[in-house]
Amino acid sequence: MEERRGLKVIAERLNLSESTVSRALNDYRDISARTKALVRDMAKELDYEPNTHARRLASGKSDTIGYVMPMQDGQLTETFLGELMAGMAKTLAGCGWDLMVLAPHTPEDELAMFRKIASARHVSGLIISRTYSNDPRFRILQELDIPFVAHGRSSDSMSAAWLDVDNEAAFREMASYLASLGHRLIAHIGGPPVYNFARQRAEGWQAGLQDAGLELTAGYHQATELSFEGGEAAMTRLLSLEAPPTAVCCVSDVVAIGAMRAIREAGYLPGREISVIGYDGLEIGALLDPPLTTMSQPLQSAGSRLAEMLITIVEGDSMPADNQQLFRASLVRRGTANPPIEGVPESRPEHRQFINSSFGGIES
Amino acid sequence: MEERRGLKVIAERLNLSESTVSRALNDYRDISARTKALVRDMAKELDYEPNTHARRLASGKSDTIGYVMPMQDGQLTETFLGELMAGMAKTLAGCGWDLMVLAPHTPEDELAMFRKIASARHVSGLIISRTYSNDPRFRILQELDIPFVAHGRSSDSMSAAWLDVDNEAAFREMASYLASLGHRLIAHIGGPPVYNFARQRAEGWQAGLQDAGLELTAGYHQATELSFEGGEAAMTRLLSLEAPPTAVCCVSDVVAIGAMRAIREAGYLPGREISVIGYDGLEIGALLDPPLTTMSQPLQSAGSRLAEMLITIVEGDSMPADNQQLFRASLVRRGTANPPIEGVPESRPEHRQFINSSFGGIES
DNA sequence: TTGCGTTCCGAAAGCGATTTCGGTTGACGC
DNA sequence: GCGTCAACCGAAATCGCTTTCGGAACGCAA
Repeated sequence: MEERRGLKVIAERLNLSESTVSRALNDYRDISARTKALVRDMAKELDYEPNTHARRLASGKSDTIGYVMPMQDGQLTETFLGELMAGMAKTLAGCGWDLMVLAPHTPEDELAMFRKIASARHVSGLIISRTYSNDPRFRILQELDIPFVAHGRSSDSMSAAWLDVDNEAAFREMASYLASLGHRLIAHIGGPPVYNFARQRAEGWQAGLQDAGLELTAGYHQATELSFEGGEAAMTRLLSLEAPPTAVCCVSDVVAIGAMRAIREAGYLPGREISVIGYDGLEIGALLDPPLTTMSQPLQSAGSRLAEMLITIVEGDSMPADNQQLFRASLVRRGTANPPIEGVPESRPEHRQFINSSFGGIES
Repeated sequence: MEERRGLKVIAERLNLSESTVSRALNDYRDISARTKALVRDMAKELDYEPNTHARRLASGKSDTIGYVMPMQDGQLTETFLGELMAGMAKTLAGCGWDLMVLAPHTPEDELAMFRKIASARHVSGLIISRTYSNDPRFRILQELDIPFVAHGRSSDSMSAAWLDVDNEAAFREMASYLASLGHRLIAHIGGPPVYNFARQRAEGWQAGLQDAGLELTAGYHQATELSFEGGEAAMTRLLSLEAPPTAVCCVSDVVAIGAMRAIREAGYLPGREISVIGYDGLEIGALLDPPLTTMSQPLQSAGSRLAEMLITIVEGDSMPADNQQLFRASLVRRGTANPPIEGVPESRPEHRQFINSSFGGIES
């Protein structure tokens, strides 16, 4: 009387065998159209949902992929995780797949997770992010034979699948843009070179300088932590140079905001005496005074695409051709990138007064 | 020769039955200590990992909980999702549980997900967040008999499990603090009252006023969107009042930053002529000029606790006693809350000049 | 009628664990 | 020497679905 669950019920009701019902629901071709319709209707009527575990056990597939959160050294300032994961989860759900979150504490912990997945196979693919310049995970995952796609490249990523923003192009554009505004003293506050994107962005910046026929000035590349404090300290160092820059390309918005602070404290006005461009497109940058010019990258769509790529890799047995994709970041012109002001950086005023009004509109 | 996987291998090697091995690994008491040791050693030697799906199918448990992401109306500014989820994932992993992410587009979509979970049962519990004042999900989930714990309360949450920040106490403290600094004209920029936390925070603000013996001034409660623009617009409205406030309690940091902008544009200096306090403890607030005073709430630990609560609910059959928990937010004193300046708000200067130096240290 | 192909469905063998239910031992008391 | 009771372990049934394999039924040409 109370045999609720299962494929069995719907089989009995229709006087069919379980196997027929299963194949009907999975749209096998050796089931007649009439039977299929019958089965589907009955399934709907009974609110049938297949038991996920049974299905996965029998089929050997897990229909689940995992997202490896970047390990946070301290707190995690990653504002974008939410959006990225939302993008992934949505497209995955569209295909009936699940998204699982992995948050390792340490590299060892991460390795243990990988191993477990490799043997338990309850997750059929991984998405990793925050790739390092030399990222052992590429090798490890390949050795463990775990399908994955990386959000970001690495020196070891030639033969792997990845999706990345064209960091180099972005920073090249950034530097070129500043040069086109008339700047000739353009510095770069970069991130820790262990991160691959930090390296790429620095290279992009250099390329941009070359395009504009500018020389590399000693001390114009300051590497620092990806934090406010890091940006502040790096900018302070730049300001103490003999010829301080009139413009700075920052590896991230957070760093840029730190730099702006340092600029203020030194008595200059960011965006006027010294232009600043950030990277990430953080909403909050628009609210600063002056609002931070930045490069924004697509996030939801990146997450979505990452998921798609991984699914095709997991499903297909051979690596697809388009397994390496480059997204473009786009310049968001706000208030901190303007033509240089003649001679001002030399004057170095100790205490300056100015109207603290919005600078929106200065930029063309 | 190549029978790799499974409990079977280790059973054969040890000349034991599969069932014994299983029970040994699961620490059943009817297995001798010696056998257990043997089995464990062999398991380790073979790098044995039980097949998750088989285990879950047989045991009927799923060892997985789902986190329902807040639906984003437009973009999701939720900076905290990452931290919250990291907190959850870590404690779950500690117990061998998995965290799955659900990102519904619409309420209907969300309902469909709930239904599916209710019948497929491949997720044994849910964590929901961003609760509404009248949140139908409490009823729905109870009807569907899905164990869950909410991050935030609701009018329907009496009989449910939840973890929330004491919004009322936080805003009461906020208002009291401003009053203790000497403010008597304290306004509130609140969020959409559909969100339960918005309502609670407004009530807390009122309570704080009462504590200080202050009256409710008409128009001092402005509800708005949870965005920069919302905060800006609301503050503009407050400034156009006959007696504009000298201090504002904002429902969130983002709103507070918008308000600061409006204050600036009106020619005042936030934190000097008009004090502002936000809520969330966003890192970036510290980098503003002046740095935003705020209330910060614990996130990683909240996520961790949420996970713990849900596990005990899922495991135990009866609702535990401590299934409703209140965390406290704590005041982070930075630069935007200071004693009022005599008579200044009346003067309304159109263009003012001032030193744009940091205000750190003004606050006691 | 025989033979050969389709078309459609049922029986049954897994998938890899968990868990119930007995059945052997050995010790121990009388 | 025998009954009893622990202490341990094995056999076998599930869990709910997938998938292979083969068989029945039917149509059609020879």
